[in-house]
Amino acid sequence: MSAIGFERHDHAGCIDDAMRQAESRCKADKLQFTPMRRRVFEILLEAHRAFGAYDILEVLVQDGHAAQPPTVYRALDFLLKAGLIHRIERLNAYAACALLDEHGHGAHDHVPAFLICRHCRSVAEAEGDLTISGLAEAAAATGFLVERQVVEAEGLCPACRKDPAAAEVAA
Amino acid sequence: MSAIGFERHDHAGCIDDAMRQAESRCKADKLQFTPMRRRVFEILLEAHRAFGAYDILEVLVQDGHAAQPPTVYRALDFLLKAGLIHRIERLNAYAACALLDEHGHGAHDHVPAFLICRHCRSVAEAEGDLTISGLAEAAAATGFLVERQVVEAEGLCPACRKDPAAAEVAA
DNA sequence: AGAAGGGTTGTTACAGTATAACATCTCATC
DNA sequence: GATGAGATGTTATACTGTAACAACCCTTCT
Ligand SMILES: [Zn+2]
Ligand SMILES: [Zn+2]
Ligand SMILES: [Zn+2]
Ligand SMILES: [Zn+2]
Repeated sequence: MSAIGFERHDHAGCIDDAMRQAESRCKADKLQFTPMRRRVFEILLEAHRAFGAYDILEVLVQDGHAAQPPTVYRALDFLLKAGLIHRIERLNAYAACALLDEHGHGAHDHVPAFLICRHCRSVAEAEGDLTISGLAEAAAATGFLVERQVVEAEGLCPACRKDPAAAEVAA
Repeated sequence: MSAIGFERHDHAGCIDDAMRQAESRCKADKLQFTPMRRRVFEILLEAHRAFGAYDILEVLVQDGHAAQPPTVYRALDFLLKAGLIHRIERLNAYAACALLDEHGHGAHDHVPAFLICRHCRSVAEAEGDLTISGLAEAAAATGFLVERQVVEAEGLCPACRKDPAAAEVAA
């Protein structure tokens, strides 16, 4: 499972690649890749691990930008919807999608499977339609020790699907 | 996949069964199933959906118990460790394990896969070693509309496993 | 009986995560 | 130049979770 990687790589290069991917995606979808959104994405790419919203805020402040929480959360919402980053529920944190290179435009919707180090918060993103035990095995093969797994699907239950009141933004 | 169920059932009966299961497990493991822990578990069984810690607190207060947050979180920690409930990361909430009947004592450690309604917060727990797409298909077969999926494995990365002191090396 | 110790609960205060609501700005269009 | 949509600024607050210490309840040992 080569898609699971904690190994070293050309980090400057991967940042450039991802940034170009992001630009071309936003351009194609007519989304505004503004300086703030670009900078937040860049921070996540540089971090190369899970970063909390307030971690990002801290970097922005170090940049000399007097940012407030809503600014960060808005940028994160944009990047999430654009498929450029993922939210790591377990950590209340965010990480850049590691599979931007692998997919062309339009592949916003893959289901990410993460291996999360609880110590250093590094994050590896696995690709492919694995089973639960398959993910654990693939992880073990790379030397990652799985201690806890979470599988959650969110949506509308049969009852709420019929109820119009629930259909607010239902896909 | 019969284990995915939003269908009706004998709810009073399922509560009794689960409570008996919990008692026998705690007894076998020499864990103290105290009145507070019992009541919190009961609240989750009665709710039969995801309940936040503060939702539980509210019920306790209605009971006439002047409880504070730590009391609830302690009871939840106990029940989580005992394998009687699960945490729903996506909702910052908790739900009683729906598979207590299915497993004998010692099966605390199954990986739960949840279908979570974002509208009514009802929760169905699927059993078995499904693939990501398999879960979505099984859900669709029951009339559940999946909008978003999360797969996360938490543990220790190869680096931290060997040298827990090296926290920031993962770049 | 009295002392010691582990586990549970009570209580206060606070840390960390996220959003509501409204003001302002910018830029394209009319 | 007025209008309107989208983005950001700003203030305040809601929601989720924990640290730290005190009190209590048992069981065990002296
Ligand atoms: Zn990189
Ligand atoms: Zn690590
Ligand atoms: Zn039930
Ligand atoms: Zn529902």
